[in-house]
Amino acid sequence: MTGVDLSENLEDYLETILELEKTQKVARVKDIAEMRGVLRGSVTGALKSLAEKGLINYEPYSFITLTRKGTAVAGEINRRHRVIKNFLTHVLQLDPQTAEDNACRMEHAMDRAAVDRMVAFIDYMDSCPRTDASWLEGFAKHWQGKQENRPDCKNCMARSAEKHVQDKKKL
Amino acid sequence: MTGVDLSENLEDYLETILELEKTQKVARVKDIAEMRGVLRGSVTGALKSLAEKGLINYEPYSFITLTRKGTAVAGEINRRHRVIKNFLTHVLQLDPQTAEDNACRMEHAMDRAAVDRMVAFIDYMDSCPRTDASWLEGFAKHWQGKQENRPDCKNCMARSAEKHVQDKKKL
DNA sequence: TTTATTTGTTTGGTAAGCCAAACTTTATTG
DNA sequence: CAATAAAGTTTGGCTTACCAAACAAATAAA
Repeated sequence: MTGVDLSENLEDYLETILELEKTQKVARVKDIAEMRGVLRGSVTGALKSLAEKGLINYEPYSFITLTRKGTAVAGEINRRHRVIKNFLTHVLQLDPQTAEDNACRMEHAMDRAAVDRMVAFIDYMDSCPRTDASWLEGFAKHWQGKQENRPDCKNCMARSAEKHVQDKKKL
Repeated sequence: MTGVDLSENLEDYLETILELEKTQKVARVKDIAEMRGVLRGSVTGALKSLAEKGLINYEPYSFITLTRKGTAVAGEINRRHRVIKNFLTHVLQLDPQTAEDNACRMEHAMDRAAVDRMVAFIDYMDSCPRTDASWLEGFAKHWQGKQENRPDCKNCMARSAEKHVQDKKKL
């Protein structure tokens, strides 16, 4: 889509720079190094690669900003990250740290088609009364091993259906 | 868990060897090279690493088999792959090729906690009549952009609830 | 059983990433 | 405005992976 193919590493650098731009206006080598857990020397090398690919504005000893293209690519990566983390925390109900760790790796593994479908899935869940909050609570009990013995599925569904009807009236 | 940490590459080699063992009884360098899309020389290097880590039985010019430990690790990787591919095809409804491609990368990105939770999620979906076949059909329509205008949610859910009750009687 | 062919290994070279440490530039502060 | 500190860069060396091509061993064919 964006027509750039980056190693996982450079994707991470780009994402880091985007974050720093958002919080500090500009990215500095020292901060990038700290956030990525590498030494400053390693950052310089990465910056040269990103600059060559036209993704950042980089002059030695100066601060770093994303180019228009770099912003687009970083935004795309960031979107993948957010979608995946959202799925992991709200659907799979993983704790925030586990979700974050997995999202950081999965964002490099999932392509656009997969992420887009994930978005559609979350969207569908949100729109369908079958998969409402009570269904998610049921899933929580399920993975916690606290599921009910003889669930009254008919009533359970009727309640959600009724609630849905009521909620629609309120709009 | 298995107490081994491997690069993505070595994980892939191990998985390939497991597959060859299953289909051909033993793995040969040539086949590994073909399946992984690398030259034979590259395989020899990888095999030495795996042998050093005690994951394969390897003597130069001889065939390759997994050790007990190697079988365990390869099985774990393979399980991740199957779970993820199953999710991508049956839940997200991605086409087989896209699902396979994404699973091949995601299997290195997701840890045990995430995969286990994914298993629980699929399991929950299977057990709950809300997320039955008709719900999945609804999702198909949703991502295909063919969703209904004014869905009759109450009836839709009542139908699934009733079907569930009937299905239970048959057992 | 010799000779070919296939299969497997070795060697030398490249590229991405990292670190450690020397060095240079910029910023701070006395 | 110096002197010091902090930030950034460079260099050399290491690791993992790959390829290409020369080489060795094993298998198949003549």
